[in-house]
Amino acid sequence: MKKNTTTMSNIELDRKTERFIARCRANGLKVTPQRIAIYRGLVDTDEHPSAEMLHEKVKKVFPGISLDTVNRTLLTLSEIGAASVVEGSGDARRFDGDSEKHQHFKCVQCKRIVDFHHKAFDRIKVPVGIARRFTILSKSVYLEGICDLCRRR
Amino acid sequence: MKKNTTTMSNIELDRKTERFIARCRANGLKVTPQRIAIYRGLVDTDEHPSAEMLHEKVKKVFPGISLDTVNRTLLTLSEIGAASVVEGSGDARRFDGDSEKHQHFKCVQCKRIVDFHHKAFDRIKVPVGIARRFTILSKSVYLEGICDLCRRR
DNA sequence: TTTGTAAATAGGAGTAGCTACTATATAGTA
DNA sequence: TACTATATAGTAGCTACTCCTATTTACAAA
Ligand SMILES: [Mn+2]
Ligand SMILES: [Mn+2]
Ligand SMILES: [Zn+2]
Ligand SMILES: [Zn+2]
Repeated sequence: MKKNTTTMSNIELDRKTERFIARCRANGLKVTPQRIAIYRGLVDTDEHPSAEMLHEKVKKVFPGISLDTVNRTLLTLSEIGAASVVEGSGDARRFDGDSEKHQHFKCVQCKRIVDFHHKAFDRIKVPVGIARRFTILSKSVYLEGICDLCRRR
Repeated sequence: MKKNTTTMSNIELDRKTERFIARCRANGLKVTPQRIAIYRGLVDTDEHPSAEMLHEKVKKVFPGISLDTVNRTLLTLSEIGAASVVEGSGDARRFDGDSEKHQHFKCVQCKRIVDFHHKAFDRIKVPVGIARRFTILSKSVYLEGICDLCRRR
């Protein structure tokens, strides 16, 4: 029995692909077979792949594709809203010596991490289904965006 | 005027250092001058430094210290609860092709990212002070822990 | 249909941020 | 003071990008 990693029917995948192509054109991007293959590879899984993982997957239908193309394309997809980067991932590990309850905002441009504290966010309740299935070690409300310093430029 | 990156008085820093030393002993860790210097460098800033940033800082008072020691020590501090790793940071960039509102749980061991959806988490309200100061591009409730697959081992 | 061109890709080199390895040094102890 | 498990310095190796350049291609214009 083979592991099933797809998440939708071919009909739905094709429909999404059509809308993706329209989105590319709306954003002035060329519709290349590589781009389509990467989009289809990403949208048809819930594994939150890295570029490397997706590269392996797409190579099966597009053997010559380069890792750089996969990386660049995934960032392009994120820019036009056809994909997104999972929160926090992709940067150097950052440490915190403050043990008080607090939350973080991270600037996607300069990578600055700013503390804030909103008491309501200390008390978020993890759904029972999740708490039963996983051992929760940390729960956080996490914001990303452009910081004040980067904005005034 | 020099940029001030310290966050507390020397008295408070010394008090925290004493408690840190006690915590090391309680965990059977040797109290080395490197460890103390790294702890003090981390706890006395709110910049959420990377190992590299902290290495530069600690070198000023401890010129010979190696980057590897800083890295290892920071992970050790996290293990005994004297520090923490900022949520999500430190791993390869991960992508998501699912545009429906949902939340993520990440296993700190196998790095698996699992979707879940709790409607209440879609509606979290960013404090006005933060929303005014920064341009918020994404807000998320983010969980970390040990997943079901890793736990049964 | 053919042609021109800006955009995209392949392949490879370069870089950042760890991570593993090994010889040396040292904190804690007996 | 001597012992030894632990920690560190220095370095090599590795992963995940990121940059560079020559070549190709999508698509618009003729
Ligand atoms: Mn913080
Ligand atoms: Mn997801
Ligand atoms: Zn910024
Ligand atoms: Zn796991």
